[in-house]
Amino acid sequence: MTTSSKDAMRYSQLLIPTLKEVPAEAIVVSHQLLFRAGFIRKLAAGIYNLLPLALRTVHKIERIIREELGRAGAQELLMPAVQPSELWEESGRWQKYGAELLRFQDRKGAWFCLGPTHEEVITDLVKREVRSYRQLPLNLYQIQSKFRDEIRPRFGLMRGREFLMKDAYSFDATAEGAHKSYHQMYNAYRRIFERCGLDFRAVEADTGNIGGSLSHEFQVLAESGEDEILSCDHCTYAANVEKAELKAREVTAGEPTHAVEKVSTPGQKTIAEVAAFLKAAPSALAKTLLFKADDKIVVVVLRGDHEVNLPKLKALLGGVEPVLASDEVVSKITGAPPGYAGPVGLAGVEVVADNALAGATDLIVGANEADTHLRHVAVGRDFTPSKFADLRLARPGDRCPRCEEGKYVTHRGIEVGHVFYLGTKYSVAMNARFLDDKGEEKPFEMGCYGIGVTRTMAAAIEQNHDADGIKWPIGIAPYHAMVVPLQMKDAKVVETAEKIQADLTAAGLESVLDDREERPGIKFKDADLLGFPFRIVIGQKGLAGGTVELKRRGSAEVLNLSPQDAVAHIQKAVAAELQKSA
RNA sequence: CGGGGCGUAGCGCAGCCUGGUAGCGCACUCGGUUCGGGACCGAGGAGUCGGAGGUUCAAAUCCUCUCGCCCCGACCA
Repeated sequence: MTTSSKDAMRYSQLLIPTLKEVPAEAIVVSHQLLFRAGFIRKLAAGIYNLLPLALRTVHKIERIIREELGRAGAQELLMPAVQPSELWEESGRWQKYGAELLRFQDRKGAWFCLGPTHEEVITDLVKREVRSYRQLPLNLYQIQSKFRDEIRPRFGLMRGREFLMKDAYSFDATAEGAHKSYHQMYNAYRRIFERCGLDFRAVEADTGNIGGSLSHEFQVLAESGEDEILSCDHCTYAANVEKAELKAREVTAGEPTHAVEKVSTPGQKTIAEVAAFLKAAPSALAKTLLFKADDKIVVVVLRGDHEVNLPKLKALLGGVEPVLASDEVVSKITGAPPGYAGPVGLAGVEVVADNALAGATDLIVGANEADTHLRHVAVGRDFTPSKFADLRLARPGDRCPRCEEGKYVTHRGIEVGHVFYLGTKYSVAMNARFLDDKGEEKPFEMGCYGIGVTRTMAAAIEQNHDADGIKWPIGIAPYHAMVVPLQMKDAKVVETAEKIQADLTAAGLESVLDDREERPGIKFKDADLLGFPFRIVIGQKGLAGGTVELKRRGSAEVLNLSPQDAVAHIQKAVAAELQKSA
């Protein structure tokens, strides 16, 4: 623990512009509190100044990252924020990346971009400098500003355009080696977020556009999270809803008992309308959705009460992005207005069905005819999908796919980290090869690993706050303690406060002494708002009895202790926290 | 990009409909009284009313264009 003078400051000298009122634009608590507590100020949409307190927290998160990645064998380097277009043309992403890539020209007219990520640069570097399997494995990372010209920056630091990110890239000679690197990083990530004091889940994730076959997201649990995650209440399986698998149930295929029958359903288009009109449960209906995938039309049939999961469908289609077909296309294919599509009698298009429909009988489906549905439809008799697959969105209460007893429960999460096993996708595309032990040229096996540093700070607040302000976890608090002398005109009070701060510093603890000539109420309010883990109040009353007050932020309990005991108490608590990383 | 909303003092807002002196609260400065959970009294400083053009004797207010910001949808750390 360093004990530079910066770790013992006087409030009056620090730039901590706290605010009583919240700017209208701040919607989420982390944004509101970072703003009110004087941690950040906006410069432009999605672009923020990090004030001194915020930077201290950022430094603490960075330090934890550096220690844990170092322990995992990764090396830090620093790549440029400005990248030449040539590299992006080589990977094909100069065209593909879209408007999120901020491009500009230098004085000679050459094109550059502000790096939103660094796969190109790192792959280029490694392909030039690494030629032999003897130099592998290699894991390189940096902590650096990224710029993504987001369509819609929002929520302060949660989704900015410029943000601090730790990005790491692993290079291995074999797939097994790459999996080992992946798991090392996975474990390092667990330790990092534990040391940050966050309640998080590592969940299986969709690999999205980055590609690859293995991926986990690290999600900080918080009500305001943008992601929904499902976890088993019995075993350890957890996944982003986009990814959450479902067990294919064995079906006891009952024999169809009725012949298909047409029913008139004038004006009844939605599942809810048809179900109500025919006095049937939504689960007795099947919904038929038409998607365009490239130039092909794919028909997806699901149980009426289920929702389609697009990433699952995309995976089934071999990575082609499915887009819901337009009303015109639906009418053309089904011969009926939208709302009456059904799988029976559809010709010339591929029909896929969700596992839940395997062996289903007595379904109500659209008749491909205006104002008409069919009932008593049996899968296999009246229509036969080319495939059954897991295509629906999992819900809380659904059976866990990994164990017998468990059910899904739902949480909201903020994605603060993501690890990907990439395989050879980028190395093949960018022709990055090495010589293996048989003298054969092979593409690198790669992985990439990100942590949103500034987002982690915001997520910590989303998870740790109350009506009064922030409640920093000890590991990433800007300072450990606020020392609050109540009567600045009382020499004994001030002396005691100064002595306490000196003792804190000597004990390796970081503190701010609130030396402002303010009324106690203001000092208390600001201390709560800033959210340092401990507050020591020195007042005339307590001092008469030789005690000061120690309060843990967020706890109602106030301990009356001697100054020495108060310092010792904090030292013990902080040491216990640090123990977690040992 | 589609849909909705907002730009008036550092922050939160009123004024706009019905054109005519730019206002309130917080914050800030000075003086005084207060002093253990965002005190009170008095006196001050601070605003191109987002920008440009137009209508008018006169525009924060009406019209046109433009820029910026925020919220809801498809991306991502």
